[in-house]
Amino acid sequence: MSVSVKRGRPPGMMDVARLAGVSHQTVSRVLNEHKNVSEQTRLKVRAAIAELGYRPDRAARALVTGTSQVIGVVAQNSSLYGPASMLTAFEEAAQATGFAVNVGSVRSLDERSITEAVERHLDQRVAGLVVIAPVASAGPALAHLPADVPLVTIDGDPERSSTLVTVDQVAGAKAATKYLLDAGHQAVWHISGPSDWFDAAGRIRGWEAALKEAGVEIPPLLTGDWSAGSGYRNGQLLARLPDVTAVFTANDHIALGLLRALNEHGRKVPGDVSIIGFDDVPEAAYFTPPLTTVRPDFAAVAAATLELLITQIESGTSEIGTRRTIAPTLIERDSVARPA
Amino acid sequence: MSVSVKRGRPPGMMDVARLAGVSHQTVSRVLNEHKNVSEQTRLKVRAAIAELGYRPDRAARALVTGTSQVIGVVAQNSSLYGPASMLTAFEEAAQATGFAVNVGSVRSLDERSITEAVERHLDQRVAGLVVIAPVASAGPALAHLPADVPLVTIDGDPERSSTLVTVDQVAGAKAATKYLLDAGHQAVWHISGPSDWFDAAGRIRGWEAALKEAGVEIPPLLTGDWSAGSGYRNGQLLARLPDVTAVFTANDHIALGLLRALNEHGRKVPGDVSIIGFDDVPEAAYFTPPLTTVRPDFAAVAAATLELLITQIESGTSEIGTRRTIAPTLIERDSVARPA
DNA sequence: GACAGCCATGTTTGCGTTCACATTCTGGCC
DNA sequence: GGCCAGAATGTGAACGCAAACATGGCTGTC
Repeated sequence: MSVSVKRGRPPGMMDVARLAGVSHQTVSRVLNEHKNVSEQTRLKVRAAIAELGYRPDRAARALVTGTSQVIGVVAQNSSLYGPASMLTAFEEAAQATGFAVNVGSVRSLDERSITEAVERHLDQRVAGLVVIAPVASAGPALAHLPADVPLVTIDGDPERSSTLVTVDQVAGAKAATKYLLDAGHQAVWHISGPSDWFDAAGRIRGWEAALKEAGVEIPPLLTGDWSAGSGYRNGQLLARLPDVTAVFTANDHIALGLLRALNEHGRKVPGDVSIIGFDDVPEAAYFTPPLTTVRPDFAAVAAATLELLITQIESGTSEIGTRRTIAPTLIERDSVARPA
Repeated sequence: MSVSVKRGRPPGMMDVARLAGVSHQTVSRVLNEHKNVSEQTRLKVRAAIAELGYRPDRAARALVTGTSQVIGVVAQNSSLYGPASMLTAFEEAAQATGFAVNVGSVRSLDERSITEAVERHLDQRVAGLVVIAPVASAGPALAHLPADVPLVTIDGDPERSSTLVTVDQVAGAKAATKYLLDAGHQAVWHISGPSDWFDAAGRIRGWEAALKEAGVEIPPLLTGDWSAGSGYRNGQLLARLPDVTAVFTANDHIALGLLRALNEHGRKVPGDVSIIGFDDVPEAAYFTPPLTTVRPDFAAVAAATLELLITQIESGTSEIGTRRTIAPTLIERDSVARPA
């Protein structure tokens, strides 16, 4: 019943070897599942490991191999739903494959901050690096990284030649816009995200493309900043234009603010105005009315990212230029109706 | 102008020492800012470091010192606003003090999962551990941790004897309830979070305490699960009771669902029913109507946690029993009115 | 002028692991 | 019976760093 309090250094390979009556090298072989170890000694070593409660020291292994089982992630320290979900999805995926995740939050995604964060990670001898870089300012920093470290960018610059995984913003926005057009709306307005975000730019392009394909004139673009506040402010404007009957917002929170503005001006949703958002935040189903929106598959992005990264880690080469695009899904709810 | 591509092992102390014409130990002394190094050699070494682009190898340092500059965080892999905000706040705080943060997400906070996550961290020789453990099920796991590793729990069991930092749920809930009573409401209802969460339990206690102090009878407790959906479902019920004029919800998303239920039943907020939420999610200011709510100070919690943890790390002892409670703030918006 | 004391620096050792190489043992074949 | 292949195991070094100990030079004191 007595639990011995561990004092001093934990047991090392040598201790295990001594107890099992073998050399430390044999212990190492058992640990790394080398062949050419007899079943008998394997069992002896396993028993000794269990008895001592031995756990291999990753630091020592990292020292000699020059690498670790840790993946460094650089992400902006924001509580924006998209990036935050991306991060947790990736953590979960990485853990399932036995990699630890080291998060280097960064206050803003400018070159200096990213470079610093990356260098902190390199100090730790990370095996690979993931940068969640949804804004243009991150570009220069990524261009100057050492080429020999495995790196995958999420939501980065589609024009850059790095390994990249993205949500297909254009397709999502197009689907949303088309959905509104198909419902019979003559025009679809758009409140966008900040223009330096690739996500925002992609959603704008998809919106424009859908309108163009339908031969519909493109209304003036309204610019938001992902926040509900920006949806509200732009909504004040839209609410006064009686010919506005359909709006695609760059995310759900903008839609929420828009909803409030329309409500204050007595315009009904979806009776007078139809709305589609983007992200499918968990509470979107409980907006008033429940919001039709576009849902990105964060888990799929995370899985693809990890797969590409592990390929690079194992091959030792950084296969620059690989792309992976994940298509989002339109979620139908009650914020869209046929115009009167 | 030529940038040499780094190949093979990066430069080590030896390389720096050779270039500076000193011994590697002197380099070490400069790095660790030891005294007894002449200004002259200090400069020489610094120059050599800069020229080679030398960066100390943390793995090697960890090996020899037996510890690292990494803090392990165990957190549930959820996108719930509270825990997620807590996590990012802590990451930011830790980074400011030069600690790296290793996140061990965990799917659920049962004993097994936590123990596993903790052991993964211990493998990495983390300097300290933070567990964000807002649910009762985490208790047993925390009780069986090795006592010699610095550990701080956030939002853990108030009854346990570990070092603990919490938001003062009781005070926040009390303030909200009192605010509604002071506005003239005869009764205040509550839609709670899941009963196994300490946060939820604390908010229930605060609500009850405020009612008791005011000599008001305590209405039946409605139980939610933090989600907007649970707010909506409970709202269906409340909306049909004409004497319900004030509701305190355990978080903002529950309030959002409640808002929709009330709206569907034609009950105006705040005209017919007043509501106060908890969390102050960024979009709460743009609910319809803007939500009066209670804002926990995540940054303060993170700072307190880090401070306690660093104290333990530096002293080597785990000063069990220290507590820190952070008071939240009531944010007044438009979802509360005097009853008719 | 000898000796203590301090300062700046160098030398050695070892952290726990893997890798490259060495050694021993086993069995099959002529 | 001798020899060789290959399997099983062992030995020694190296990884990059910090701590303990060792050295040499300078200053001040009597």
